[in-house]
Amino acid sequence: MPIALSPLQSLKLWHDVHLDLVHQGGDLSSRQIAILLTIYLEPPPHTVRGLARKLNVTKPVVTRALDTIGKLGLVSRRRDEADRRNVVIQRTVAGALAVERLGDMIMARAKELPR
Amino acid sequence: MPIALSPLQSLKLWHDVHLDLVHQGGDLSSRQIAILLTIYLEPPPHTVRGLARKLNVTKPVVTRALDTIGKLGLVSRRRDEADRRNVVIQRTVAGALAVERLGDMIMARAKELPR
DNA sequence: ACTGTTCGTTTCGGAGCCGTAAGTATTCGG
DNA sequence: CCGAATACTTACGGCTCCGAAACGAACAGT
Repeated sequence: MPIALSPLQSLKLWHDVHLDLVHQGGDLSSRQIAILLTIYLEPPPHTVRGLARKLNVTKPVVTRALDTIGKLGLVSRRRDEADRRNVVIQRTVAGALAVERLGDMIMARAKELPR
Repeated sequence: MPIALSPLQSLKLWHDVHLDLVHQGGDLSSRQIAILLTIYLEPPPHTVRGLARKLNVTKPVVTRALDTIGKLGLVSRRRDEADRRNVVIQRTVAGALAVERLGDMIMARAKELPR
């Protein structure tokens, strides 16, 4: 059976998690979140143009987002030695941990929802 | 029974919805989302200081967020005639519609999750 | 080896949000 | 009434992000 979630429950979940995120500080934009989660949920390798295409944004947006979340230690970059024009985006321990924490937070909030 | 959502499912849901949000453009920050949903999900009346306290942010942040989402027509403000220092934040038709659309989007993505 | 293409980054001016502090209006207390 | 308290807004300087265009490096075809 599919995951059953009413519109109202959906909104409350969204609200509660965003409240948690605001409380704990350290904001990322929607784009940055989308990029981060794509890197950690979809199979590698990830490149700048691949992410740009998937999100339907320009490449500079991806470059800058990677600058930001890279500075936070959540991802790293490496030249592709096979084709040195490419940059391969790699996961990091800190990033995996942060993503895991987010998943736990959402799950916990989902568990608390009124039904 | 509670809403059952594994950490991985939670993350995929977060990812998918953020992808939708980025695609459709019109970004709001986490704070703005938290404020907007608080206004539409919790019982009125809502004031600047009430929202500031709940989100644990300063009042100017709330004022500016209201400026922004107000300019989008998603909320409106009115002086409280009983105590004219207060500003009461009111829901709008456009705002209710936008929130409803968000709820539907999240619900649809939840329904598609692998289980 | 030249020419054109691909890939990622950098640069530019502009717009938005932040935190702190000051400012305006209204109400409360003695 | 008049000073203190409350509620919200505005002002200021700083930081981040944006879109568009230009750029440098690496590759591909001929």
